[in-house]
Amino acid sequence: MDTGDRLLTPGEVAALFRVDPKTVTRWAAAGRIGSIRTPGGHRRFRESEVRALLEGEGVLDDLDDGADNRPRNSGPPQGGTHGPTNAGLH
Amino acid sequence: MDTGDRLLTPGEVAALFRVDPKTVTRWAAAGRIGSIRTPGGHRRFRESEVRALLEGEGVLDDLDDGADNRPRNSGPPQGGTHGPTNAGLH
DNA sequence: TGGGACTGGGGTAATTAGGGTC
DNA sequence: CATGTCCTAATTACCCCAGTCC
Repeated sequence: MDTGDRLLTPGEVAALFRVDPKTVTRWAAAGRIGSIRTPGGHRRFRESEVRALLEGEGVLDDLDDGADNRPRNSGPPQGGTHGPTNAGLH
Repeated sequence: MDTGDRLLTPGEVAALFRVDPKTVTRWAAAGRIGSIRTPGGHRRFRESEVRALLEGEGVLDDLDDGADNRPRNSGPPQGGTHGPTNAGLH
């Protein structure tokens, strides 16, 4: 499957994360995200990596204290247990 | 269709709920609200989820023209609205 | 070739995260 | 138990300019 050969521009990634394009550049400079440089020096990011970061936060942290009283919703939307939290963005 | 896939900053959510940004962070830390972390560690919230929490999704909501209508419903977070908000729930 | 729009780098202010306490 | 406020450290946002991409 296409893991995402699509390259996104800093502006695209910034819009996805709701941050400033400069911030995305800083992530690349910090090595937090893979970046492909163009001959001119501009950066390009892989959509697969960006999406992994967006959904990768799915910590699903469930400290099963047992005493919790969180009523489980009787309607699991997606069968995916720990699948993508988002059904699909634009 | 802007169901609200936009991401909001803690300050935005705090302003919407009229609470302190710190409180919003606690909600995210408690798992009561979905949160997306940026590579830098900052949190971003989905407007769809925030809006669902604000409107109450039309459940257990009565006509209360009183100015003070603080939803103390800390239980039913998301009833599977449009979907994106179904993170850790146990 | 010319142009518009975006990007990169540096620097500074604002916001956020985390812990501790009331 | 939940919320607001205190602190410090880290991250992010907006300013400038020049260069690059399409």
